[in-house]
Amino acid sequence: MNATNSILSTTYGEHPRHYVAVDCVIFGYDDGKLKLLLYPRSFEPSKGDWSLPGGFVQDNESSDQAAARILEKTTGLEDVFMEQVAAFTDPNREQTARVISLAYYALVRLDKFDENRLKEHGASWYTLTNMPDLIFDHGEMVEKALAKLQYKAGFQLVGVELLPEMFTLTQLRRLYEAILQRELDPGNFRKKILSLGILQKSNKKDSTESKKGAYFYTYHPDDVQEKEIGRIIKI
Amino acid sequence: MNATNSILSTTYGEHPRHYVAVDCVIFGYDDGKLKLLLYPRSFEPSKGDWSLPGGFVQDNESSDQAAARILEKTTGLEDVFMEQVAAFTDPNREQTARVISLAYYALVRLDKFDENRLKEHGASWYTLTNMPDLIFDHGEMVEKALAKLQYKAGFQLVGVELLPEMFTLTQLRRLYEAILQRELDPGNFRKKILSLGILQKSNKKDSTESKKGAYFYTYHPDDVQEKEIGRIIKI
DNA sequence: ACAAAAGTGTTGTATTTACACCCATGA
DNA sequence: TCATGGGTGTAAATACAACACTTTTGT
Repeated sequence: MNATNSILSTTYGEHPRHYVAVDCVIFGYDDGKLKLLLYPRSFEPSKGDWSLPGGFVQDNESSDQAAARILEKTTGLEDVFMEQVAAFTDPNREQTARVISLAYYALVRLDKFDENRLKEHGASWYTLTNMPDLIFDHGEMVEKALAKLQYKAGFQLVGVELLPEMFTLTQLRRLYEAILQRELDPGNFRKKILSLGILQKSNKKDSTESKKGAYFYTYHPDDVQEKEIGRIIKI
Repeated sequence: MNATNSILSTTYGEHPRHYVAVDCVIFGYDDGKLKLLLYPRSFEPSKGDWSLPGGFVQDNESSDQAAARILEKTTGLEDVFMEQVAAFTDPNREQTARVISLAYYALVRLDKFDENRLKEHGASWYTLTNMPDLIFDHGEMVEKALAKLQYKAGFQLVGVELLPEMFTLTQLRRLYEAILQRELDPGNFRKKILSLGILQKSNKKDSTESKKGAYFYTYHPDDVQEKEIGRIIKI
């Protein structure tokens, strides 16, 4: 048995090993806009340029765990929804070393933030439409992450992580508008969402956004129903 | 500047490096069925068990290039449609070493095959519905690859790679049925596909599948139209 | 002549979209 | 009282699904 008579390599030692990084596209939501958490790179090359927070996958952890660790380290938040986007593997994507990077995205609430922790590193939030150029292929990571989020939003009630526990249908619609980057008809959105039968209406009202006041809803997904609701928004 | 005051790691040397593999879900199409190319693993552990063809990402290549190289090596085919599926990173996914694997899928025509090359390695084609258990997490890779292919098929005329240059609408429908794993109404499918205006009708007929004969069509995608055609099949 | 696939037409239903309109209330 | 978002209703347009029916031709 040797490597030459096998499609699958038979020994590991003869193959190169690579640094494997995780870069996180952290989406936050505030004031009707989807925002992105960016850090200034703290060392050369490209020092000072904006980048996604990232880190390296260690020996004893999966990339999912690495992503969660990095998110915790950068934002202080735990148990946050995260999803893998894609692997970025161009051998020259970073100048100084060959690093394979796995992009992840996360959805977090802006108001849960330890502002000091962010300032410590000079991090700041940018709206998607008003974003600086990012280092390496981080811009492409953001694009793919958003595409994945939009796709998911078409089939699942996604992004409730970005709203308070109780939210109005208008708030939910504005979030969907921010994610899908297009306007949605208020009446039609309301009917569509309610027809899914997955929101629980409360008897409290939000009076901050309108004179009349809007009922708050909550969302407690059944594991069962999660997959059964079909398409939410035409994609 | 050191690693402790930076979110982004500042030096690479202190971080572990990992073997990065590519595993290929190779879809072929024959006799109305979607098939999968599998290889018997040639060494311990799990020797003889079925697995996806794979190999390691080298220093000077991207994972896309590695996937193409592995496909060429296993099937002899070049310039084949391939797409990344996901990274599989559980530290214990392989018993003998920590290997991070990037799954890819490819669409190939069965009749373009060098049968001898396959037999050399004991490879064989399995229908999706009649597939042996695969080693490690390769079964999960197949599932995700199929899901991605089905999604893509809903929005793009996909899998034309699996048909001859000229094909009838019935052949195309059977391919879609194999990909989506459900029956499609012949009349409705025909109308839907033709309404997209992306197929070129030839004046030749296929007489092998029916007495009446069916016109052959070809597909030469415009780069422009590719993204504009909207949904093909409800997903 | 008839079986079987190719191809067309029709009809009912579901979904999407646009938009009119009433409601409640703080300023 | 009036401007504003909350919430309901309706009607047209589109898309989907089911299925009848007609065409063609090798056997």
